[in-house]
Amino acid sequence: MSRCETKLPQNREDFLRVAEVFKALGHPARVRIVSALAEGEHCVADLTALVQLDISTVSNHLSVLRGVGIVCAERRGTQVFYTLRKPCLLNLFCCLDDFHSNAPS
Amino acid sequence: MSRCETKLPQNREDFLRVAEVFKALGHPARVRIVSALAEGEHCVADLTALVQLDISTVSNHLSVLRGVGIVCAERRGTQVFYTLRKPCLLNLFCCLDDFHSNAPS
DNA sequence: GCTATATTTTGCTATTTTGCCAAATAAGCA
DNA sequence: TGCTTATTTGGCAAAATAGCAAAATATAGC
Repeated sequence: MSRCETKLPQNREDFLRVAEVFKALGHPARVRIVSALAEGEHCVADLTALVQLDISTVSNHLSVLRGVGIVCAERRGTQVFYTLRKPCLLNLFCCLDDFHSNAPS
Repeated sequence: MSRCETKLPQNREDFLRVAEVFKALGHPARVRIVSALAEGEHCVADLTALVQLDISTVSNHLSVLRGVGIVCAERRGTQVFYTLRKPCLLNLFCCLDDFHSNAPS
């Protein structure tokens, strides 16, 4: 029901581009970071507290997310604040929620 | 617009479960396979022709997709036919299409 | 300039992933 | 049973990833 009719990836570049985003989201710490950013911007220290990894590790995860355009960074003073570049990305989580539910399709 | 309101991943298990599916989709060959299966079942040999990798490599990619419940396999004679276990998974590609478009959100 | 705070980069090791080949398994047919 | 086709599994090397600690960078304030 209400399946969207948009084009599937068609060519090599599509497959690559799509896979890159999925890959960037394919780590629990990065999923957690994106979920936190759904509520609004957070600085690196805050995100580090959330994911409980070394701050340098978190910084690397953030650079992965930045690399594929999922988040963007804005420095204010000594802190860097991260936000979702396109909140529509969160719709992915809805699809997965459906996928993981017990409903038929 | 028309953002779904479903829950985001909340706890450690959610983050893991969600990341596993994204990770499984985080490879261009696997994206290509899933896209092909959108049109209906395919046997391993057909998928191998599509992705142009060694058949054993394709078999491994398929086992990754099977492992997270994205596809299921059915043997008929000497062939094994793969299908999408839940076609609603394809909605993910629509979200990414939006994400990659130039529209605002 | 010096110091303190926040973040990123670099260097390193351990682990995982990818891809191929060869061997093993499964099913159908002579 | 033996032979063929289709797929999976195991082993290996190369490449990519994850994590930490230490060093480097950026900014603010003195």
